Formats: sequence, structure tokens, C-alpha cells
Amino acid sequence: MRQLVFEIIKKALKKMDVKFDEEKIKSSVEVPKDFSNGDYAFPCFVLAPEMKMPPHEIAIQIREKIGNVPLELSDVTTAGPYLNFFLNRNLLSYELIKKIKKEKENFGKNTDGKSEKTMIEFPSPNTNKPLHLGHLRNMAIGESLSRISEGNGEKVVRANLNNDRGIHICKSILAYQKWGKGKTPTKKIKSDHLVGDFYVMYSKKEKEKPELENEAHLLLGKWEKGDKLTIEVWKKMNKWALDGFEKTYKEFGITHDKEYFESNIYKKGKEIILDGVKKGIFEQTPDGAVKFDLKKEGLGEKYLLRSDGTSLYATQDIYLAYLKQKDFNLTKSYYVVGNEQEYYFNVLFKILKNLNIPLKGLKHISYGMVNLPDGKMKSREGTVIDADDLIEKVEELVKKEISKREKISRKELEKRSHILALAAIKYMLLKINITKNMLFNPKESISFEGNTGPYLLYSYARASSIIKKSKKTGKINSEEKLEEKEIELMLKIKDFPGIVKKAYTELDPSVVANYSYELSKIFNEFYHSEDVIGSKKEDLRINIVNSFRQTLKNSLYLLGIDVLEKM
RNA sequence: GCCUGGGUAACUCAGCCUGGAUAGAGUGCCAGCCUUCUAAGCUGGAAGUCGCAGGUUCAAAUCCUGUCCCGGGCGCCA
Repeated sequence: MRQLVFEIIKKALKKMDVKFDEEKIKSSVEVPKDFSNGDYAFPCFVLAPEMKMPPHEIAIQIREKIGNVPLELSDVTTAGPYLNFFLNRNLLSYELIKKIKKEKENFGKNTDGKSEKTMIEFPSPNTNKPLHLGHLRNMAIGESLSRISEGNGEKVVRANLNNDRGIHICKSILAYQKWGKGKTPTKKIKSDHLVGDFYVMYSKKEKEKPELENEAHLLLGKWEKGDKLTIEVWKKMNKWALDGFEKTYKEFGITHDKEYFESNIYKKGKEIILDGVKKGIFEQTPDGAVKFDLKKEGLGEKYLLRSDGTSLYATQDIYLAYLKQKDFNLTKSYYVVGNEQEYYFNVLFKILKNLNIPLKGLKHISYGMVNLPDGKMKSREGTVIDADDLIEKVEELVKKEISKREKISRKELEKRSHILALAAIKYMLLKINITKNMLFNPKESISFEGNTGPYLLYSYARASSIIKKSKKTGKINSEEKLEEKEIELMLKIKDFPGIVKKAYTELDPSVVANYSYELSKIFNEFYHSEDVIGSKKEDLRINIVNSFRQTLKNSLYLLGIDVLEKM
């Protein structure tokens, strides 16, 4: 279409005997921000120096030379210095309606990435504390990017690395051994929360007694040597943590195709590092520690093993990279991890490259932190928004809202409040550009009005309700003209496949989130300005509502948000 | 100090990559709209030196340079 517009301009200019730079003209053709200015526009400024005329006159002259417009277009108009090209929007709308009717949940998808097999790793928690709001952002992003990649034809392996060993884990264990008194999870205390309580306890005690840090290191040494008693406690607490995570994943609606455990792979990582020392890639200091010199690349020195021989954070990722490739034969590998670890991933990828580990398409999906009004969340200090608590609290708020409006069965109330609460939380987390830090204000962020998840579900439920109540089948009679709001809505729907691609290239779900909102907003305007049921154009409008409903559903699917037929 | 992200309405954010038509949205505030498809909605209004200063351009929130302010990173922590 863009090409057609260009050809029309080119032809007119040739008639006028004007010299022009084809590439410059072509790249000037743009899509107006406001749909009332047409579907394509050409600003005539570029021609002013050559033609020695004011741009608005150039526009008028070109318009005259264009003469009758081809069938694909309905009109070409001038607006000051602009030439505005209008597609045959009526025709286009009918074609779109037919397309969506046929493609249904596949509308918007493409196969651009069909030769890719991508592993997306998220949220890779530490097993010393429960999941918090930061993990929810991570999971929302991980799941959404998985769906966006699949929507663009890729095969996706959702993976999770459980960081179940290391000094931080030993800290929870130490506190439990010292002050736990054999406590076990109860109905009141979820198992991963119990583990987290001991981690916080350790941090508090360490402030008074810094020597605890040495004890934790001794414990790590014992763990790495396989000390029976240590392993026993570790196994018990780890299971508590992992069982707790599993419940949270289920609540939040995410699953993994593959679970990796750091405790299973760190030893092999150590071997690779020591082998790297032999090959001269890494350097061993006199006290036995191993480091990697990246000063030339401006990344400083990175330690890979401690002088006591115990592993550091990077150890696991090294063997894991090898393992991922061996397990799945991937073409791409994404790590969904916060932006505070950008330096780490720079270094890691350099290490993997130097070791010739064949994992391809490495990418750190770096997302911004979730901050609170008083600053950063710190799990050590217990100033975190807990994932389970938040979900539960939002569900309670939703229940109150529903109960204000309608009396429904307990079961239906549970179902609706769960879906709505997740929509509210996920949308809140995904509507913000992935790279940006975001502010979570407990008082304001949980809202059900305006640009929120519930607004989107509400729009969807309204559309569903119309379709359910109408007796019309949606026969297509392409003689009927669409009203302005209907055109606007159909033009927005037409953008969806492009949005799916854009979110894929930018690897950012907020592209889809913002689109979903804009789409719903136009639908709500349409809903208020035009009656569907009982209207003379009921069949056409049912088709429009149907197209909207399907597109919004597809769009929300990419965000990992389920819809409700009634709310 | 070095690396890196940000600064757009009172608040939270789009827009910036790929420069164009009066800079958008939500919240909050003000004024309206429920006997009619769900008011978790819709309509209208007030509210902006797009951090600051230069530069490039017919045209700059958008590109370039400088500068100020805020966050994150630069651990034998994870």
C-alpha cells in the first residue's frame, strides 16, 4: 500500500516535470497519528527548495495531477502542506471481518520465527526466601515473552534455574539450626515463607554478631563436602522452598518445561573452570582462587572460584549453558533477570565465548526494578511485597467490588476474583516498558479503573454480553457503510498483527499492553455511541463486536491474561 | 572515578529507535450522563519552559554535543 502511495506521487511529479530524489520521497511517506488525516500522508516540505513554492501550494498542485484515485483508495485530500491518502476503509473493514472470522485465535500470529528454538529462563529464584513482587514482574515478562515468541512462530522452552545452593542458602540453614527449634510449616505459615523467615532472622542477628558470616562460610564448606547432617537440613528446607514456589507459580498461571537445579550442576561448572585454568583462559592466584581477566574489555576481573575452592554465582551458569544446548539444541537462549545484573551477564557471555560453549543467541532480558515509595525492596530487611500476600490481597479487593454489584455463588466469586486479580497485577506489571524501573505504590497501584487490567476484561465482558444477547448471526452485507467510530475501531484492529511483530522485535510486552488498552478504549467509545442490538445494522455491528472481542482476547493472551465472559 | 538507565501535566506513565499536522493517556480535581446492549463505563473542562544550554534541519520531546539532577552496577555476595 505504501508502495502504491509512492507510485501515485511519483507519477504526478513526473507529469509536473519536477526533479526529485526517489528515496527521499519514499521515506517521507508516513502514517498519520490521527486516523482522520488518512491512512498515509505525504508532507510536501521536501519539494519546496526544488519547486520554489510554499509546501501547501505544492500539495494542491500534486493533488490536481493525481486526478482520479485507484480502486484501493477512496480519496486523496490536501490539508495544508500535507497530502492525505485514504484507503477504501469500508472494503478494508469487511475483508478484516472475514479474516478474523476465519483465523480466530490465530489472528495476528505469523511464522517469521519458525526456524528458531528459544529457551526462556525465568524466574530462577533463590531457595532461601519466598517470591516477591520483583519475581512477579519477572514471571509476567517471562511468560509474556514466551507467548509473543510463539505468536511469531518460534518454539519456546520455558526453563527455570533453581538457585538452591550457596552462601545465602546456608544463612537460612544456619539460622534454622541455631534458633529453629525444629519448627515445620503449618497451615498458617506457607513452607517457603517459613524458610524466608529464617533468612531475615539471620540478617538481623548478623548485624549484632558479624562473626556469623564465618559460620555460614564454614557451613557452605561442609555442604560442598557433603556433610550428612547439613545435607539433611538443606534437603528439608529446600523442599519447603520449592513446594512453596510451585504453589505460587500455579496461582500466577505459569509452568515450566524444564527445571534445572544449581546443586546438580555446580560441580561440573567447577571442572570446566579448572579446565579453563589448564588451558590458560583463566588465572589461578597463589592462594588458589580462580579469576578471569577482562580488563582489556573494560570489565575488570571476575572471580570464578574462591580460594577455599567453593563455587561462586557464575560457576553454575557455565555448565548450565553447555547443558541447555545439549538438552534442547537451541538457536536462542534468553535469561530474564533484573537490570542490576547487566554487568554479570556481560561477563558471563564473554566467559562462555572464551570457553567455546556452543549456546547460541545469548541474550539477557534485562528488566527494571520494582521500587516502593520509600525506595528499594530488600528481602534481607523484610521490606518486600510478598507475591502470595499480594495476590491474596488483590483477590479480596476484587471480591468486595464484585459483591457490590452482583450476588453470585461462592465458586463463581472465587473464579472471577482470581482471574480479575491476576489481570490487575499482570497488566500493572506489563504495561510499563520492560527496561524501566517502576514504582509500586500499594495505595494507588491496585486500582480497577482507567488504564488497568479490569478495564480490559470489562470491555471484553461487555462485548461478550452483546454477542450472547443478540439473535443475529452476523451475515455480511458489504453494501452497508461503517460509521466513524466503527471505522476507527476496525482500523485499530487492523494494526494488531503489526503489534505482535513489534513486540517480538523489541522483546517488550508493554507494546501489546498499551495496544490492548487503546483498542478497548475505542471499543468503549463505540459501545456508548452506537446501539448494536435492535439497530438496523445489527448484523454488521455484531461482526464488528466479534472482531474486537477476538482481537482483544488474542492480545491479552500474549500478556498471559485470561478473560471473563461475565463480570 | 568508570560503565549504564532515566528526567514529558500534581502523581504514574505512552510517544523518542524510524524527526513532521494542535505533545497523549490514566489517576486525582471540576462539570455532566444510568426506565435503553454491564456506570469497573462515557462526555466535557482545568492542568505541560517535554531537566537546562547550544547545534543540525524547511521542521526537534524525537538526532548530535555539552551540562545538571536521580537510580542501578563496577564483591573471593547472589
